[in-house]
Amino acid sequence: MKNNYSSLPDCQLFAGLEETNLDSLLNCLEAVPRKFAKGEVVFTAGGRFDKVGVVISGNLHIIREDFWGNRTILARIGEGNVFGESFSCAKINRLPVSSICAEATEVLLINYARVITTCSSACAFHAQLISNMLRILAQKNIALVQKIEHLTQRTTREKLLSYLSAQALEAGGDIFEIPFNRQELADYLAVERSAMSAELSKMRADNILLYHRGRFELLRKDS
Amino acid sequence: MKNNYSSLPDCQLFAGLEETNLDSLLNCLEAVPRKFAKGEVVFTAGGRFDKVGVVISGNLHIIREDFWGNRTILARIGEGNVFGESFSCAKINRLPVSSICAEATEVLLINYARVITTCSSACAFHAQLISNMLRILAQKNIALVQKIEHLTQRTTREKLLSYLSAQALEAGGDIFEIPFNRQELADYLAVERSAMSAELSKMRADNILLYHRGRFELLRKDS
DNA sequence: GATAGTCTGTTGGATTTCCAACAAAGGAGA
DNA sequence: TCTCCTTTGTTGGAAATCCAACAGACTATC
Repeated sequence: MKNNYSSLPDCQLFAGLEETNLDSLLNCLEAVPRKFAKGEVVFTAGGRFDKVGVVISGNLHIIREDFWGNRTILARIGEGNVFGESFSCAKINRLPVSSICAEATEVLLINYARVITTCSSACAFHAQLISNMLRILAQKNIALVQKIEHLTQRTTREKLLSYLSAQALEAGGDIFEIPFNRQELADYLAVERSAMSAELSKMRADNILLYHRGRFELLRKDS
Repeated sequence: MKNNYSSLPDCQLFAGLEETNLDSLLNCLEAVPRKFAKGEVVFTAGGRFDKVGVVISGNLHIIREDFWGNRTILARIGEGNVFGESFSCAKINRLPVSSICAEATEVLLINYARVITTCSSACAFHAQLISNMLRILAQKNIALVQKIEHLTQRTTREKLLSYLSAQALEAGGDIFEIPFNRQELADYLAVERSAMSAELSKMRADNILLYHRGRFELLRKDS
Protein backbone atom coordinates (compact mmCIF):
# COMPACT_ATOMS: atom_id res chain seq x y z
CA MET A 1 0.00 0.00 0.00
CA LYS A 2 1.63 3.19 -1.18
CA ASN A 3 1.14 6.28 0.92
CA ASN A 4 1.75 9.86 0.16
CA TYR A 5 4.10 11.20 2.81
CA SER A 6 4.56 14.57 1.21
CA SER A 7 2.46 15.92 4.04
CA LEU A 8 5.02 14.90 6.65
CA PRO A 9 5.58 17.92 8.85
CA ASP A 10 9.05 19.26 9.59
CA CYS A 11 10.68 16.62 11.66
CA GLN A 12 14.12 16.39 13.23
CA LEU A 13 14.24 12.69 12.57
CA PHE A 14 14.13 13.20 8.83
CA ALA A 15 16.19 16.38 8.72
CA GLY A 16 18.64 16.49 5.86
CA LEU A 17 16.79 13.87 3.87
CA GLU A 18 15.45 14.79 0.43
CA GLU A 19 11.71 14.43 0.05
CA THR A 20 12.32 12.40 -3.05
CA ASN A 21 14.22 9.80 -1.05
CA LEU A 22 11.76 9.75 1.78
CA ASP A 23 9.36 7.28 0.23
CA SER A 24 11.95 4.59 -0.30
CA LEU A 25 13.45 5.20 3.11
CA LEU A 26 10.08 4.93 4.83
CA ASN A 27 9.48 1.75 2.96
CA CYS A 28 12.79 0.38 4.11
CA LEU A 29 11.94 1.33 7.70
CA GLU A 30 8.64 -0.50 7.53
CA ALA A 31 6.94 2.75 8.43
CA VAL A 32 3.23 2.34 9.02
CA PRO A 33 0.92 5.35 9.22
CA ARG A 34 -1.94 4.89 11.65
CA LYS A 35 -4.86 7.02 12.71
CA PHE A 36 -6.09 7.11 16.28
CA ALA A 37 -9.20 8.65 17.75
CA LYS A 38 -9.11 10.90 20.77
CA GLY A 39 -8.40 8.84 23.89
CA GLU A 40 -6.95 5.88 22.02
CA VAL A 41 -3.74 4.39 23.34
CA VAL A 42 -0.68 4.15 21.10
CA PHE A 43 1.49 2.29 23.57
CA THR A 44 0.66 1.00 27.00
CA ALA A 45 2.69 1.08 30.21
CA GLY A 46 3.94 -2.35 31.14
CA GLY A 47 4.26 -3.51 27.57
CA ARG A 48 7.07 -3.28 25.08
CA PHE A 49 7.44 -0.69 22.37
CA ASP A 50 10.11 -1.47 19.83
CA LYS A 51 9.06 1.29 17.49
CA VAL A 52 9.72 4.95 17.03
CA GLY A 53 6.67 7.14 16.64
CA VAL A 54 6.35 10.37 14.72
CA VAL A 55 3.28 12.54 15.10
CA ILE A 56 2.04 13.51 11.63
CA SER A 57 -0.95 15.48 12.86
CA GLY A 58 -2.66 15.99 16.17
CA ASN A 59 -1.28 15.66 19.69
CA LEU A 60 -0.68 12.92 22.16
CA HIS A 61 0.15 12.81 25.83
CA ILE A 62 2.81 10.77 27.55
CA ILE A 63 1.26 9.65 30.81
CA ARG A 64 2.70 8.14 33.95
CA GLU A 65 0.71 6.39 36.60
CA ASP A 66 2.25 6.25 40.06
CA PHE A 67 2.09 3.55 42.72
CA TRP A 68 -1.34 4.70 43.90
CA GLY A 69 -2.72 5.12 40.41
CA ASN A 70 -2.47 8.90 40.17
CA ARG A 71 -1.94 9.98 36.58
CA THR A 72 0.23 12.81 35.42
CA ILE A 73 0.94 14.13 31.97
CA LEU A 74 4.69 14.12 31.43
CA ALA A 75 4.76 15.60 27.97
CA ARG A 76 2.64 16.69 25.07
CA ILE A 77 3.94 15.52 21.70
CA GLY A 78 2.89 17.63 18.74
CA GLU A 79 3.23 17.58 14.99
CA GLY A 80 6.60 16.50 13.69
CA ASN A 81 7.81 15.35 17.07
CA VAL A 82 9.24 11.96 17.80
CA PHE A 83 8.12 9.84 20.73
CA GLY A 84 9.00 6.51 22.28
CA GLU A 85 12.53 6.73 20.95
CA SER A 86 14.19 6.68 24.37
CA PHE A 87 12.48 3.46 25.35
CA SER A 88 13.21 1.77 22.07
CA CYS A 89 16.84 2.88 22.03
CA ALA A 90 17.30 1.87 25.67
CA LYS A 91 15.64 -1.47 24.98
CA ILE A 92 13.39 -1.16 27.97
CA ASN A 93 11.29 -4.26 28.38
CA ARG A 94 8.53 -2.80 30.50
CA LEU A 95 7.41 0.67 29.50
CA PRO A 96 7.03 2.99 32.48
CA VAL A 97 4.58 5.29 30.66
CA SER A 98 1.65 5.20 28.30
CA SER A 99 0.84 7.42 25.38
CA ILE A 100 -2.73 8.50 24.77
CA CYS A 101 -4.07 10.67 21.99
CA ALA A 102 -5.28 14.05 23.17
CA GLU A 103 -7.31 14.42 19.99
CA ALA A 104 -7.68 12.63 16.66
CA THR A 105 -4.05 11.94 15.83
CA GLU A 106 -2.13 10.43 12.97
CA VAL A 107 1.21 8.83 13.72
CA LEU A 108 3.90 7.08 11.78
CA LEU A 109 5.19 3.95 13.46
CA ILE A 110 8.70 2.95 12.50
CA ASN A 111 10.41 -0.32 13.24
CA TYR A 112 13.30 0.66 15.50
CA ALA A 113 15.42 -2.33 14.54
CA ARG A 114 15.32 -1.14 10.94
CA VAL A 115 16.54 2.30 11.97
CA ILE A 116 19.79 1.03 13.40
CA THR A 117 20.37 -1.81 10.97
CA THR A 118 22.09 -0.22 8.02
CA CYS A 119 20.96 -2.11 4.97
CA SER A 120 22.63 -2.52 1.62
CA SER A 121 23.66 0.35 -0.60
CA ALA A 122 20.06 0.71 -1.75
CA CYS A 123 19.45 2.82 1.32
CA ALA A 124 22.36 5.17 1.85
CA PHE A 125 20.25 7.42 4.03
CA HIS A 126 20.47 5.29 7.09
CA ALA A 127 23.61 7.07 8.17
CA GLN A 128 21.79 10.39 8.14
CA LEU A 129 18.85 8.89 9.98
CA ILE A 130 21.06 7.43 12.69
CA SER A 131 22.90 10.71 13.01
CA ASN A 132 19.57 12.47 13.42
CA MET A 133 18.45 10.01 16.06
CA LEU A 134 21.67 10.46 17.99
CA ARG A 135 21.32 14.21 17.77
CA ILE A 136 17.72 14.14 19.00
CA LEU A 137 18.69 12.09 22.04
CA ALA A 138 21.82 14.09 22.73
CA GLN A 139 20.11 17.47 22.49
CA LYS A 140 17.35 16.33 24.80
CA ASN A 141 20.02 15.07 27.14
CA ILE A 142 21.84 18.36 27.28
CA ALA A 143 18.63 20.28 27.90
CA LEU A 144 17.64 17.89 30.68
CA VAL A 145 21.00 18.14 32.40
CA GLN A 146 20.81 21.90 32.32
CA LYS A 147 17.31 21.89 33.76
CA ILE A 148 18.45 19.60 36.55
CA GLU A 149 21.24 21.99 37.38
CA HIS A 150 18.69 24.74 37.91
CA LEU A 151 16.24 22.56 39.82
CA THR A 152 18.97 21.31 42.13
CA GLN A 153 19.61 24.79 43.47
CA ARG A 154 17.96 25.18 46.85
CA THR A 155 16.59 28.71 46.91
CA THR A 156 14.52 30.62 44.39
CA ARG A 157 17.33 33.14 44.01
CA GLU A 158 19.87 30.45 43.25
CA LYS A 159 17.55 28.84 40.74
CA LEU A 160 17.06 32.16 39.00
CA LEU A 161 20.76 32.89 38.95
CA SER A 162 21.52 29.45 37.59
CA TYR A 163 18.97 29.85 34.82
CA LEU A 164 19.80 33.44 33.93
CA SER A 165 23.52 32.78 34.01
CA ALA A 166 23.05 29.92 31.57
CA GLN A 167 20.95 32.12 29.32
CA ALA A 168 23.58 34.86 29.37
CA LEU A 169 26.33 32.41 28.52
CA GLU A 170 24.27 30.98 25.70
CA ALA A 171 23.47 34.43 24.34
CA GLY A 172 27.13 35.34 24.68
CA GLY A 173 26.44 38.66 26.35
CA ASP A 174 25.21 40.38 29.50
CA ILE A 175 21.91 41.43 27.92
CA PHE A 176 19.51 38.80 26.64
CA GLU A 177 15.88 37.82 26.31
CA ILE A 178 14.31 34.73 27.81
CA PRO A 179 11.74 32.59 26.00
CA PHE A 180 9.39 32.31 28.99
CA ASN A 181 6.91 34.58 30.65
CA ARG A 182 6.91 34.68 34.44
CA GLN A 183 4.44 31.87 34.92
CA GLU A 184 6.28 29.61 32.50
CA LEU A 185 9.62 30.42 34.09
CA ALA A 186 8.21 29.64 37.52
CA ASP A 187 6.90 26.31 36.26
CA TYR A 188 10.22 25.52 34.61
CA LEU A 189 12.12 26.22 37.82
CA ALA A 190 9.45 24.58 39.99
CA VAL A 191 8.83 27.62 42.18
CA GLU A 192 5.88 29.85 42.90
CA ARG A 193 5.32 32.66 40.40
CA SER A 194 4.62 35.50 42.81
CA ALA A 195 7.45 34.53 45.11
CA MET A 196 9.72 34.42 42.09
CA SER A 197 8.63 37.90 41.02
CA ALA A 198 9.34 39.15 44.51
CA GLU A 199 12.76 37.54 44.45
CA LEU A 200 13.56 39.18 41.12
CA SER A 201 12.72 42.54 42.67
CA LYS A 202 15.05 41.86 45.57
CA MET A 203 17.82 40.85 43.21
CA ARG A 204 17.39 44.09 41.32
CA ALA A 205 17.57 46.00 44.60
CA ASP A 206 20.76 44.08 45.39
CA ASN A 207 22.33 45.25 42.12
CA ILE A 208 22.62 41.77 40.72
CA LEU A 209 20.57 42.35 37.60
CA LEU A 210 18.24 44.63 35.66
CA TYR A 211 15.14 43.55 33.81
CA HIS A 212 12.00 44.58 32.11
CA ARG A 213 9.59 41.85 31.19
CA GLY A 214 11.51 39.26 29.22
CA ARG A 215 14.65 41.35 28.77
CA PHE A 216 17.38 40.84 31.35
CA GLU A 217 20.82 42.22 32.07
CA LEU A 218 23.19 40.54 34.49
CA LEU A 219 25.55 42.89 36.35
CA ARG A 220 29.12 41.93 37.09
CA LYS A 221 30.40 42.28 40.63
CA ASP A 222 31.99 45.72 40.32
CA SER A 223 29.64 47.52 38.01
CA MET B 1 51.64 2.15 16.76
CA LYS B 2 49.95 -0.92 18.11
CA ASN B 3 48.48 -0.71 21.57
CA ASN B 4 47.29 -3.39 23.86
CA TYR B 5 43.72 -2.60 24.76
CA SER B 6 43.15 -5.81 26.63
CA SER B 7 43.14 -3.68 29.76
CA LEU B 8 40.05 -1.75 28.68
CA PRO B 9 37.69 -1.79 31.59
CA ASP B 10 34.07 -2.88 31.24
CA CYS B 11 32.45 -0.26 29.13
CA GLN B 12 28.91 0.15 27.87
CA LEU B 13 30.16 1.58 24.62
CA PHE B 14 31.93 -1.64 23.71
CA ALA B 15 29.37 -4.00 25.22
CA GLY B 16 28.67 -7.04 23.08
CA LEU B 17 31.92 -6.72 21.17
CA GLU B 18 34.40 -9.56 21.28
CA GLU B 19 37.80 -8.64 22.65
CA THR B 20 39.36 -10.20 19.60
CA ASN B 21 37.56 -7.74 17.37
CA LEU B 22 38.27 -4.77 19.54
CA ASP B 23 41.70 -4.01 18.16
CA SER B 24 40.56 -3.71 14.57
CA LEU B 25 37.50 -1.74 15.59
CA LEU B 26 39.53 0.73 17.62
CA ASN B 27 41.85 1.10 14.70
CA CYS B 28 38.93 1.85 12.43
CA LEU B 29 37.63 4.44 14.91
CA GLU B 30 40.98 6.19 14.97
CA ALA B 31 41.03 5.66 18.70
CA VAL B 32 43.95 7.37 20.39
CA PRO B 33 44.93 6.55 23.96
CA ARG B 34 46.26 9.53 25.87
CA LYS B 35 47.58 10.04 29.35
CA PHE B 36 46.86 13.18 31.32
CA ALA B 37 48.31 14.40 34.58
CA LYS B 38 46.14 15.59 37.44
CA GLY B 39 44.64 18.97 36.61
CA GLU B 40 45.17 18.66 32.87
CA VAL B 41 42.30 19.62 30.62
CA VAL B 42 40.90 17.11 28.15
CA PHE B 43 38.43 19.47 26.52
CA THR B 44 37.83 23.15 27.15
CA ALA B 45 34.58 25.09 27.41
CA GLY B 46 34.04 27.33 24.42
CA GLY B 47 35.81 25.01 22.03
CA ARG B 48 34.61 22.10 19.96
CA PHE B 49 34.87 18.47 20.82
CA ASP B 50 34.09 16.10 18.00
CA LYS B 51 35.31 13.06 19.84
CA VAL B 52 33.97 10.55 22.26
CA GLY B 53 36.07 9.91 25.34
CA VAL B 54 36.34 6.73 27.35
CA VAL B 55 38.11 6.72 30.70
CA ILE B 56 40.52 3.80 30.80
CA SER B 57 41.87 4.54 34.26
CA GLY B 58 41.57 7.38 36.70
CA ASN B 59 38.83 9.99 37.05
CA LEU B 60 37.90 13.26 35.48
CA HIS B 61 35.49 16.02 36.35
CA ILE B 62 33.04 17.74 34.07
CA ILE B 63 33.09 21.37 35.13
CA ARG B 64 30.80 24.28 34.39
CA GLU B 65 31.71 27.88 34.95
CA ASP B 66 28.80 30.30 35.37
CA PHE B 67 28.43 33.94 34.30
CA TRP B 68 30.42 35.20 37.26
CA GLY B 69 33.11 32.55 36.97
CA ASN B 70 31.96 30.27 39.77
CA ARG B 71 32.91 26.69 39.05
CA THR B 72 30.85 23.64 39.85
CA ILE B 73 31.53 19.98 39.28
CA LEU B 74 28.66 18.51 37.28
CA ALA B 75 29.86 14.96 37.14
CA ARG B 76 32.68 12.63 37.95
CA ILE B 77 33.57 10.21 35.17
CA GLY B 78 35.27 7.03 36.28
CA GLU B 79 36.78 3.95 34.70
CA GLY B 80 34.90 2.57 31.73
CA ASN B 81 32.60 5.53 31.47
CA VAL B 82 32.03 7.54 28.35
CA PHE B 83 32.13 11.33 28.28
CA GLY B 84 31.58 14.11 25.79
CA GLU B 85 29.24 11.94 23.77
CA SER B 86 26.24 14.23 24.19
CA PHE B 87 28.08 17.22 22.81
CA SER B 88 29.51 15.31 19.91
CA CYS B 89 26.21 13.66 19.04
CA ALA B 90 24.36 16.97 19.35
CA LYS B 91 27.02 18.67 17.22
CA ILE B 92 27.35 21.53 19.67
CA ASN B 93 29.79 24.12 18.37
CA ARG B 94 30.66 25.78 21.64
CA LEU B 95 31.10 23.43 24.55
CA PRO B 96 29.35 24.67 27.69
CA VAL B 97 31.60 22.66 30.01
CA SER B 98 35.21 21.65 30.49
CA SER B 99 36.66 18.36 31.57
CA ILE B 100 39.61 18.29 33.92
CA CYS B 101 41.43 15.27 35.27
CA ALA B 102 40.93 14.75 38.99
CA GLU B 103 44.03 12.57 39.08
CA ALA B 104 46.41 10.97 36.63
CA THR B 105 44.01 9.67 34.02
CA GLU B 106 44.22 7.66 30.84
CA VAL B 107 41.54 8.20 28.24
CA LEU B 108 40.72 6.83 24.84
CA LEU B 109 39.72 9.51 22.35
CA ILE B 110 37.55 8.28 19.51
CA ASN B 111 36.69 10.15 16.37
CA TYR B 112 32.93 10.62 16.58
CA ALA B 113 32.46 10.87 12.83
CA ARG B 114 33.94 7.39 12.51
CA VAL B 115 31.49 6.03 15.03
CA ILE B 116 28.45 6.92 12.99
CA THR B 117 29.93 6.36 9.56
CA THR B 118 29.49 2.67 8.90
CA CYS B 119 32.41 1.55 6.84
CA SER B 120 32.75 -1.40 4.51
CA SER B 121 32.19 -4.99 5.50
CA ALA B 122 35.63 -5.05 7.07
CA CYS B 123 34.08 -3.58 10.17
CA ALA B 124 30.74 -5.20 10.85
CA PHE B 125 30.79 -4.11 14.44
CA HIS B 126 29.73 -0.58 13.74
CA ALA B 127 26.09 -1.55 14.04
CA GLN B 128 26.69 -2.84 17.56
CA LEU B 129 28.66 0.26 18.43
CA ILE B 130 25.92 2.57 17.21
CA SER B 131 23.31 0.56 19.04
CA ASN B 132 25.40 0.88 22.20
CA MET B 133 25.74 4.62 21.76
CA LEU B 134 22.01 5.02 21.28
CA ARG B 135 21.36 2.91 24.34
CA ILE B 136 23.77 4.96 26.46
CA LEU B 137 22.09 8.22 25.48
CA ALA B 138 18.59 6.82 25.82
CA GLN B 139 19.18 5.30 29.24
CA LYS B 140 20.70 8.52 30.50
CA ASN B 141 17.71 10.32 29.08
CA ILE B 142 15.20 8.16 30.88
CA ALA B 143 17.06 8.52 34.16
CA LEU B 144 17.21 12.30 33.76
CA VAL B 145 13.52 12.61 32.98
CA GLN B 146 12.69 10.58 36.04
CA LYS B 147 14.93 12.68 38.25
CA ILE B 148 13.28 15.84 36.93
CA GLU B 149 9.89 14.42 37.82
CA HIS B 150 11.02 14.04 41.41
CA LEU B 151 12.76 17.42 41.57
CA THR B 152 9.72 19.19 40.16
CA GLN B 153 7.61 18.19 43.15
CA ARG B 154 7.29 21.11 45.52
CA THR B 155 7.44 19.59 48.99
CA THR B 156 9.84 17.12 50.53
CA ARG B 157 6.99 14.70 51.06
CA GLU B 158 5.95 14.88 47.42
CA LYS B 159 9.52 14.38 46.29
CA LEU B 160 9.87 11.33 48.48
CA LEU B 161 6.58 9.88 47.30
CA SER B 162 7.52 10.48 43.69
CA TYR B 163 10.86 8.76 44.17
CA LEU B 164 9.62 5.88 46.28
CA SER B 165 6.65 5.28 44.02
CA ALA B 166 8.97 5.02 41.04
CA GLN B 167 11.20 2.61 42.94
CA ALA B 168 8.23 0.46 43.89
CA LEU B 169 7.00 0.35 40.30
CA GLU B 170 10.46 -0.55 39.09
CA ALA B 171 10.82 -3.27 41.69
CA GLY B 172 7.37 -4.50 40.81
CA GLY B 173 6.25 -4.79 44.42
CA ASP B 174 5.32 -2.88 47.55
CA ILE B 175 8.54 -3.79 49.33
CA PHE B 176 11.86 -2.74 47.90
CA GLU B 177 15.34 -1.49 48.70
CA ILE B 178 16.76 1.82 47.57
CA PRO B 179 20.37 2.22 46.41
CA PHE B 180 21.00 5.40 48.41
CA ASN B 181 21.68 6.16 52.01
CA ARG B 182 19.85 9.12 53.55
CA GLN B 183 22.47 11.71 52.66
CA GLU B 184 22.65 10.52 49.08
CA LEU B 185 18.89 10.42 48.75
CA ALA B 186 18.65 13.95 50.12
CA ASP B 187 21.25 15.13 47.62
CA TYR B 188 19.48 13.34 44.79
CA LEU B 189 16.16 14.97 45.68
CA ALA B 190 17.81 18.31 46.47
CA VAL B 191 16.47 18.56 50.00
CA GLU B 192 17.99 18.72 53.45
CA ARG B 193 18.88 15.38 54.98
CA SER B 194 17.56 15.92 58.49
CA ALA B 195 14.35 17.51 57.26
CA MET B 196 13.92 14.56 54.96
CA SER B 197 14.41 12.11 57.81
CA ALA B 198 11.82 14.01 59.79
CA GLU B 199 9.42 13.89 56.88
CA LEU B 200 9.90 10.14 56.53
CA SER B 201 8.97 9.77 60.19
CA LYS B 202 5.81 11.80 59.66
CA MET B 203 4.88 9.73 56.63
CA ARG B 204 5.26 6.59 58.68
CA ALA B 205 3.06 8.13 61.36
CA ASP B 206 0.51 8.91 58.64
CA ASN B 207 0.44 5.25 57.59
CA ILE B 208 1.80 5.96 54.14
CA LEU B 209 4.83 3.73 54.40
CA LEU B 210 7.08 1.61 56.54
CA TYR B 211 10.84 1.56 56.46
CA HIS B 212 14.01 0.49 58.11
CA ARG B 213 17.21 1.92 56.72
CA GLY B 214 17.23 1.23 52.99
CA ARG B 215 14.24 -1.11 53.01
CA PHE B 216 10.86 0.49 52.32
CA GLU B 217 7.28 -0.64 52.06
CA LEU B 218 4.60 1.54 50.54
CA LEU B 219 1.12 1.10 51.99
CA ARG B 220 -1.99 1.23 49.83
CA LYS B 221 -4.77 3.54 50.84
CA ASP B 222 -6.88 1.03 52.77
CA SER B 223 -4.29 -1.06 54.53
C1' DG C 1 31.71 -6.96 74.11
C1' DA C 2 34.18 -2.49 74.09
C1' DT C 3 35.27 1.19 71.00
C1' DA C 4 35.27 4.31 67.27
C1' DG C 5 33.19 5.91 63.36
C1' DT C 6 29.28 6.36 60.43
C1' DC C 7 24.45 6.65 59.56
C1' DT C 8 19.83 7.92 60.92
C1' DG C 9 16.34 10.32 63.66
C1' DT C 10 14.80 14.35 66.58
C1' DT C 11 14.23 18.99 67.89
C1' DG C 12 13.61 24.19 67.88
C1' DG C 13 14.50 28.61 66.05
C1' DA C 14 15.73 31.31 61.81
C1' DT C 15 14.77 31.65 57.19
C1' DT C 16 12.38 30.86 53.02
C1' DT C 17 8.59 29.56 50.34
C1' DC C 18 3.81 29.14 49.52
C1' DC C 19 -0.65 31.02 48.98
C1' DA C 20 -4.30 34.23 48.20
C1' DA C 21 -5.64 38.54 47.28
C1' DC C 22 -4.96 42.68 45.32
C1' DA C 23 -2.47 46.53 42.77
C1' DA C 24 -0.02 48.16 38.86
C1' DA C 25 1.63 47.88 34.18
C1' DG C 26 1.26 46.52 29.44
C1' DG C 27 -1.34 45.24 25.14
C1' DA C 28 -5.20 44.67 21.92
C1' DG C 29 -9.26 46.29 19.98
C1' DA C 30 -13.09 49.63 19.59
C1' DT D 1 -8.24 57.42 24.39
C1' DC D 2 -11.05 54.20 26.83
C1' DT D 3 -12.03 49.54 28.17
C1' DC D 4 -11.07 44.87 28.92
C1' DC D 5 -7.90 41.36 29.66
C1' DT D 6 -3.45 39.48 30.54
C1' DT D 7 0.88 39.75 32.72
C1' DT D 8 3.78 41.23 36.38
C1' DG D 9 4.69 42.99 40.99
C1' DT D 10 3.56 43.52 46.07
C1' DT D 11 2.18 42.17 50.52
C1' DG D 12 1.32 39.56 54.93
C1' DG D 13 0.16 35.48 57.34
C1' DA D 14 0.49 30.29 57.14
C1' DA D 15 3.29 26.54 56.17
C1' DA D 16 7.46 24.26 54.99
C1' DT D 17 12.36 24.09 54.75
C1' DC D 18 16.90 24.89 56.32
C1' DC D 19 20.33 24.62 59.71
C1' DA D 20 22.91 23.22 63.66
C1' DA D 21 23.32 20.50 67.38
C1' DC D 22 22.67 16.41 69.53
C1' DA D 23 20.98 11.58 70.59
C1' DG D 24 20.41 6.98 69.35
C1' DA D 25 21.23 2.98 66.18
C1' DC D 26 24.17 0.32 63.48
C1' DT D 27 28.78 -1.67 61.80
C1' DA D 28 33.42 -2.99 61.70
C1' DT D 29 37.43 -3.95 64.19
C1' DC D 30 40.06 -5.28 67.80
